[in-house]
Amino acid sequence: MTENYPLTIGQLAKQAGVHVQTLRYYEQEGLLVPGARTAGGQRRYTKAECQRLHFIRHAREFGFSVDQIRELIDLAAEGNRSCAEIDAIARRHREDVRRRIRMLRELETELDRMVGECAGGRVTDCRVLEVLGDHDHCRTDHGHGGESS
Amino acid sequence: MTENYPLTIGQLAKQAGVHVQTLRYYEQEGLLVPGARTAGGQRRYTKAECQRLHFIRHAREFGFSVDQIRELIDLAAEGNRSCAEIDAIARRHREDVRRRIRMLRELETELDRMVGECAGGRVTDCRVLEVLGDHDHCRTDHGHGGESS
DNA sequence: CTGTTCCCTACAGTCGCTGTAGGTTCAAGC
DNA sequence: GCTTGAACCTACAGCGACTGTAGGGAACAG
Repeated sequence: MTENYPLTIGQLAKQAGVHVQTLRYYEQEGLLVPGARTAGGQRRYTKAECQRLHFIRHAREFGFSVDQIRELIDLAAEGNRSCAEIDAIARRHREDVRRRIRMLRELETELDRMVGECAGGRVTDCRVLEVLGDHDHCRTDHGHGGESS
Repeated sequence: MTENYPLTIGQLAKQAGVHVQTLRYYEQEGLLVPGARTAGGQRRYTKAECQRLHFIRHAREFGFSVDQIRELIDLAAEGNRSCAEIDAIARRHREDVRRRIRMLRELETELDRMVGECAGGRVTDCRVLEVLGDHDHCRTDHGHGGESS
């Protein structure tokens, strides 16, 4: 943080390790609107705005959606309230992460069985295709109303 | 499977538990093109086409992409070859699943610490916001070039 | 022949960016 | 002051795997 403020969009992008277009996208989504522009219309970011970007990026790395982050920012702005809602968002998100882990684990188990039993013969006898073609091969009830993503 | 063939798109969709539009999408992507249409232009699906749909759905539940599935179908069509390529696709996919599990586990750990330490006070003291605002709070080096999705 | 239900094509929207086209502004060097 | 080149601007299309909508045609029962 040896930068001198305000920063241009390119400087901020570089500092935060994101693309310039990402910053314009965050602005469009209402997450990070620079308070000032030059006479010619170019964006200039203050230190506070840079800190907000770090918050946003960090929350994204935690897997929070842009909508959730907007909500967190709005709640944070009313600093005097109980943080119960913020806690609730984080807990819901954790449940979501846990659910995804569970499904991926089941998937991994099935893929292990599938790959392990492929003897490397001809395609017509391929275990992988066989398993994919018939749900009865599966032990766990992955999917049939599942997640993806 | 007490249906009488050929099936209309709606009957097939219902049987397979997918939307009618999804079938049209699979056709557009070259995964499942019905061999016949009525004089009026409506799609009719044979039993073999229904079985292919089950293969496709099952592969999707395993997290294979539409591109990967097209590749699997193409390889399966040349039934006489070695199934090494099919095995390779499955193994690569398994690696991908494992990588995603690892990242989600790290995320879960951080969310646990975050949520666990929120005392339920005022927003200005909220542990969740604090952690999100400062990467130094994290033990694991999740992200900073991470996965998402 | 009418009515209802299903089907058709074509296109826009989802999410979180990324990439492109075509034009403008800024800062540095002369 | 003038020129150059990099960085900036807006607006829009594309990704993946669907989902939803609009406006119309086909199939079938009564």
